[in-house]
Amino acid sequence: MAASRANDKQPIASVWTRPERRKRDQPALSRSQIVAEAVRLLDEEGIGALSLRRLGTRLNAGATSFYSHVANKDELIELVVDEVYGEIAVPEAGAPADWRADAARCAQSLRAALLAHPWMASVLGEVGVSQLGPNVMRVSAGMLGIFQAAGLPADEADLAFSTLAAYVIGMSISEASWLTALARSGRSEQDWAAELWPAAEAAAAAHPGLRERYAALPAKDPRTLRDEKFGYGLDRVLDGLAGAVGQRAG
Amino acid sequence: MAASRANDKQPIASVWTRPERRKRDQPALSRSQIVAEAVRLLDEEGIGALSLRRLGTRLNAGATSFYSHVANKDELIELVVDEVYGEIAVPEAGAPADWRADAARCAQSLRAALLAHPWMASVLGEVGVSQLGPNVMRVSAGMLGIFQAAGLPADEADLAFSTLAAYVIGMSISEASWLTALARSGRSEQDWAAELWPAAEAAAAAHPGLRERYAALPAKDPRTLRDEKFGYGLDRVLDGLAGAVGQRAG
DNA sequence: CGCTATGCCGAACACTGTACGGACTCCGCA
DNA sequence: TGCGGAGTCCGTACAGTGTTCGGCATAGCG
Repeated sequence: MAASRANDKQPIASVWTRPERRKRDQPALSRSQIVAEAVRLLDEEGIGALSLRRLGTRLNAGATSFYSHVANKDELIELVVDEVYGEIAVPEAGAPADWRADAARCAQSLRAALLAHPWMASVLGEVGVSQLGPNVMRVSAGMLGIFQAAGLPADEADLAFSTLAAYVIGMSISEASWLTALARSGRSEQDWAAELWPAAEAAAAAHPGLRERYAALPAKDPRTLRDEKFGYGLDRVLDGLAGAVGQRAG
Repeated sequence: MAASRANDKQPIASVWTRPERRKRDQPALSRSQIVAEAVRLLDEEGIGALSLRRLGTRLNAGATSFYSHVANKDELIELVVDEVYGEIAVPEAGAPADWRADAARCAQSLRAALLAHPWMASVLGEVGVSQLGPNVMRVSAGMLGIFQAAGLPADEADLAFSTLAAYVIGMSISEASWLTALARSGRSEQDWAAELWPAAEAAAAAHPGLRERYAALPAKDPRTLRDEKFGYGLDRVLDGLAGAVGQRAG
């Protein structure tokens, strides 16, 4: 029986030619290792390149080896999102008066994380509030704490936190999707903006107000332009929240 | 040769049994028809169900028939996004003093469009600022006009508009992804929130501030809760922008 | 030593987007 | 009237996807 299975095609398929099937040279696969490599792959090649097979070969593993560690590709993505949230810094326990500075620092940190991993923009819309990972919790609790420390009651602190988070996420998503489109084009930020310009002008032809908007594009360094735009909106949002805080604190 | 091709399986495939291959009973395919049907499919079955083959059968067309009308699936999606932006109402030419009411109406209209088509959340992160469709332009120009009419100079009006849009998009994306998760679960909004509750509480265990947040979940009607949350943030953002407008207008 | 649990993987399945080439219809021009 | 080209539609094919299943080999435990 064993002899009969010594079969045809393979030249010499004996025990000795077998690659010994590494015992534990790599610590096999672990959830955190998988997630870390997935983030690396996403950073390097974007969301379209994340397939289980590609991820498998990078970890020299098979494509179906992940299903022992993770239920789904979707579940893997949830883990990856939480991993990125791990990069966000929140103040330990905010001093009551510094709430505005704390909130601004938090917002900047959140934006930085999203821009460092622009593929997050494609993913945030799919994973919902069902996000219950530890880092998402930590960031939420931290930002909530800022507004509670500022003197808002619990329910209003939640509203304030959601407002700030919505602004940061909304702005960062549009920045991030710009950055990925940019990366796909291979051009520099200036070149790409310049190349887009005629199309944009044509599209804006019917709306004179928009003309100036696109005309202003190539003027300054786009990077600092984006930073200033984010900062302006952040200040306005915090202005608005300051009104609410002042109302409660007198 | 022709005789040899009169083949096996078909009972009688002769010229006379042929269904005459409709000439132009349907106006064939048109770009707007394709886009409309794609929106319908997305509304009914969500982003995961949009495949060219499925869309094809709904229009009784082949899967590859779209490539005469549209370069890509991505291009189709750009068209679909612009179609949804077509539902958004913007004020014609705002009266100078009503800027706040106009902006609020605009924001509500944008939110309504995104919530009516929750799959937009999954898509907004992928299509970037390269969105140059006529309806996106119309909405942008309209919202920009509101702030110009309010007295802001062109560049600051752009900043203000971007701030408001970022808030609305960010908040609506998180609402929409909640709604799609909800729809996938099949349960009602209350049931689903109640079912999620123990997991949320467990995840929030380490953060006492979050406990109250989730504890408040099943209290009121989730729908009006969402509406109020959006309204609160919108008021705060407009408060902040009002400060800027007041500064310029004296 | 043997047994069972566990992680890993090859093969297979259903399905995706898209390139290609052929067939058909229509329109303008000779 | 006939013809040729342009435009549309689609069957086929290909590479690649997520996921299931069944068979492994190993690890840890008795």
